[in-house]
Amino acid sequence: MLKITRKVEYALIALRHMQLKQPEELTSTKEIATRYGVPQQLLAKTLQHMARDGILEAVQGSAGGYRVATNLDKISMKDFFEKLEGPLGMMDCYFDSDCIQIGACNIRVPIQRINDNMRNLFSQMSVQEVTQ
Amino acid sequence: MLKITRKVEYALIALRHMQLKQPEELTSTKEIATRYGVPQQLLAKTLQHMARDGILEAVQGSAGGYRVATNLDKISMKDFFEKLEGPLGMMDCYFDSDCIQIGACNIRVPIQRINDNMRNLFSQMSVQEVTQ
DNA sequence: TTTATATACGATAATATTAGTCGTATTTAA
DNA sequence: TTAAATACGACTAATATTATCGTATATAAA
Repeated sequence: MLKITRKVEYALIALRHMQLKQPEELTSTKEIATRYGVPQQLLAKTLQHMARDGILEAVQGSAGGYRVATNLDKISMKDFFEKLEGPLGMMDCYFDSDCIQIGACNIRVPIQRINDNMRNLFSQMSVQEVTQ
Repeated sequence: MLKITRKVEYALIALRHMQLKQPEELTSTKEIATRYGVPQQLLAKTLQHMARDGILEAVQGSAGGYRVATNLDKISMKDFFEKLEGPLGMMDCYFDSDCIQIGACNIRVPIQRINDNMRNLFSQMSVQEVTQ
């Protein structure tokens, strides 16, 4: 429980790797995949995802690759997680409320509180702090 | 990602339910299962688990059931999670280090930091705070 | 002493989620 | 024209979670 996914893991590995270079320098999927022993196809999807989200800039073509497209100090880990994985909550009932017993449930509010604490924690932590 | 399990969810429901009664009063698995629409067998295991861990006291036999066995103010959510689900970490590499590329990994330390923050958050939160 | 109703718990099945792969299209430097 | 890169939907595999089954044991009450 309370685990991050490979997608997030690979995304962080990639960002940290890129931050060791000059800002304009490009990094290919293959470079990261071989360097860190990560499945290339899955990493590719993750980088594409980040490019769509504006975190990375993609340069197509033969000598292409990715580079960081934004100030990572401005992106919270919460937003980062949510861009990659969708809404961040410890229980599903806060998004899709098809829970049958929602009326009888006695821990909705308490869990909501824990949840707020966790979201708060990740809201105050920037991606930069993690990948620098 | 970052979800709690049903086991934990059911455990919290049960504890909160018991705390609405007098401390010595017993609660059966069935009572909770029907009241909150929760699978009885799975709940049973969870309550048994909590009894083994000293969180609940079990009374066997026909008129048996469970009651809270300890001061929930003294148990942190971190310990509670770990009793029910094992070590709490956002990545597995902090427990079983069979990760091949552990040398090449560039995010071990950063993730460790996030992890510490999360463990810290749940260390400072008591079960009582959540279930009261 | 029998019955009904509890807890105890290992084994297994069902389901959902996550992780990874495949195939194909497009882009662009050389 | 070729090689190497991104783009991306569809599919499969692996893993983890959730739920059920079967059986044993305990005990209050009829």
